[in-house]
Amino acid sequence: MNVIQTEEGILLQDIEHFHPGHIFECGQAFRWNWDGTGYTGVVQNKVLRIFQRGRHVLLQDASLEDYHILWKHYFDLDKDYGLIKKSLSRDRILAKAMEYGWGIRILNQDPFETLISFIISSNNGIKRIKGIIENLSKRFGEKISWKGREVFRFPKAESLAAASIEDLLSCGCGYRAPYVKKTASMVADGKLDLDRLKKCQYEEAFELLLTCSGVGPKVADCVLLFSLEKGEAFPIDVWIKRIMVALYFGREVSAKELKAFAAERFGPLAGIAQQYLFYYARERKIGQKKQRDG
DNA sequence: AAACAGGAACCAC
DNA sequence: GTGGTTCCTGTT
Repeated sequence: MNVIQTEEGILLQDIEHFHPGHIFECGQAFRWNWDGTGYTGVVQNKVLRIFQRGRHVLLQDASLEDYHILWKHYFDLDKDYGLIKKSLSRDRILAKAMEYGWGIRILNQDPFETLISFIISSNNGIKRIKGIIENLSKRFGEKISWKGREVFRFPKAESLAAASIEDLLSCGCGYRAPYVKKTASMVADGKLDLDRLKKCQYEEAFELLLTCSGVGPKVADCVLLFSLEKGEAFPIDVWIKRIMVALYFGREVSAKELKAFAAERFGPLAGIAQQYLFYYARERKIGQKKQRDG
């Protein structure tokens, strides 16, 4: 891959293992929206439009400086996905899954945003999750002017900690409103140091995350995988459970058994394996109760 | 319009 | 530590 600056922005020339659609539609991020030609997203204080251009990817209007201090890490461009795929392709099922979702990457997102987003995700579908996060950002996040439009950052911990339950309810949080407020307070008060979790081992970070209100095993694993660089995290929700039952087990299994299976079979690559399987199964409609039209 | 989808809290045991 | 029930709201 070559990184070159053009009049349009940063062009990632001949980039491999990268496809915006795969990256943003596998359930790891909630603030990227498809508009027919590209995706637009809000990350920290930046708004980015990203396009696939044949073998290249364009980060529209991005500067070289932003690429180096933000996007490179955000899109996990230091990691060798060729190597990851080579290792995982010994598993025949994953080999197929990786053919489908060849452009998936695990994003390195902001830990606080990821924590709150996945608390909201519990007992919710992606569409509604996105709506709630947008509402929270509009109400409690800082405004960014972008191309004459108003866009809002994801709120700071302090802002959500100070929010009233009533306001959180009006954003659509439902019964998760107190979870959001309590967990935001823990972060704002320094009782939970998210930066420190990055340096912790998986197990310790997992246990610490479970002390947050609204955070159980699934949410903790999502935060660990999508924002704290813990590749061994294997989030188990109803979807991945159905998929694994359909593709690997052929019988009902407990979450505990699934987690052990993933750890043994995929080890430190369990998280990325999960993403490939999730995307593949959703595209192929494997393991779903009802078949939807596409 | 009643039923359903979706993780974690909470309370029994 | 396991099992059953409840939480909220948009969709069908």
